[in-house]
Amino acid sequence: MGHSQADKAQSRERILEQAAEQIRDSGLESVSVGKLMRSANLTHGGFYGHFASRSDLLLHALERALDAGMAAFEAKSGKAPVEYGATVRSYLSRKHRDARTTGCAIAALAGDVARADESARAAMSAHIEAFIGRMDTALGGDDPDKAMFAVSAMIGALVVSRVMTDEKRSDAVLAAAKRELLALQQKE
Amino acid sequence: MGHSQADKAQSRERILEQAAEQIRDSGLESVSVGKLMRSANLTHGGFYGHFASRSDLLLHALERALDAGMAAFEAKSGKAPVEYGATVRSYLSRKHRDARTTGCAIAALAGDVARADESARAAMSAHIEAFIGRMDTALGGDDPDKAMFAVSAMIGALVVSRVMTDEKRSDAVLAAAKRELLALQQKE
DNA sequence: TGTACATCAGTGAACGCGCGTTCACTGATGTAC
DNA sequence: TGTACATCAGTGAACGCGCGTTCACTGATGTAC
Repeated sequence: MGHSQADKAQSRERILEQAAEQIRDSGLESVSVGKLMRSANLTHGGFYGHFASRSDLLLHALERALDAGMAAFEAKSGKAPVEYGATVRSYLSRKHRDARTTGCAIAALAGDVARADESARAAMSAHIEAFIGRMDTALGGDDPDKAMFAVSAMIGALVVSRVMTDEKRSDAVLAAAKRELLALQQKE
Repeated sequence: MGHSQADKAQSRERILEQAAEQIRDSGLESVSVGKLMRSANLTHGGFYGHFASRSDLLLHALERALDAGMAAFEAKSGKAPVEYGATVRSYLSRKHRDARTTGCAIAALAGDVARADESARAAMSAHIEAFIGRMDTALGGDDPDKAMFAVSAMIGALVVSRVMTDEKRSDAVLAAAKRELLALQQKE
């Protein structure tokens, strides 16, 4: 509730961070300006001092969520370059499945973004490409299609596992994908 | 606009069919009772003669969309039992990617349903299991995990391909998944 | 087969509500002298 | 360093709008005799 420039930057951070979590948990369309501002301890009127419109906020929140989801993965493998097996195991873990709010934003929002405007799709595309690039490097870089397949298969398995109501079957989807994708690495 | 019982059944059909298409195109939350009724050539007041509430309609529309998406696939392979290679090629075709409205409802709505209530998740789970079961049969039934992986990888590749803004890269995602999943069949 | 009446599919006005956005205002912050 | 003033972060009332849902009503349908 302060009035300094530093306070404003902090407010914007709080709004963005809240929105980035919320869209991963409940989808792009779940965000309402009033509730979002309340959850950031502000009143709705101030919103337009930070963002041009709701859809402007959504694009920034999407980018934030994509960055955060990716960062969560890098943290897990420390500062070392991405290791293929570790990434697959971590991505397809039950922990990641159950942590939609803080997990990979691609998996959480791909369906929403597929129907969204060009700019949202472009933002997510860039992150998908980055993910593929890193997996390609981890795989030795000799077959980029392999990395592309691994990324889309991981995303699919995570999304499907989050739909399944039977927890054992959900686990099985993750385990099956883990097995096949780890085998992919061994293959010539 | 008729008043007979047959007319009523037809109206319900029109409403459901419209809703099933719309949710695949624009998501579960995109449906508004007023617009939906207008697109079915009715007025909004009559809606509650057909469904208990908006969310009741959404569940029925989801089931309809899941059935329709599945049926579209069976039609393609005629009356013969599902053939693995043909299904993979058809599912991962550019045509399917570009036909969200009439295509597989699992791919179109998995993200939405993952955040929806138990009944929606259960309905989609059943369809995913049926899909896995058919692929398992097509693969010879010796390794159910393979079918489970194939299904989640197909869904992932389709969803990712629908996000990518660069059409060539989107095509490449489909092609890579096609290659790997067809190879999966050959493998011991 | 014809009539009288109950049923009920569909209509459209009305409701309360939450939404995104605007704007006049308040008062702390930051700056010019 | 102290004062006067411009800036601007945040407030909260107000707007028009579309939403889901209700309900009194209309008139065609279907049925009982």
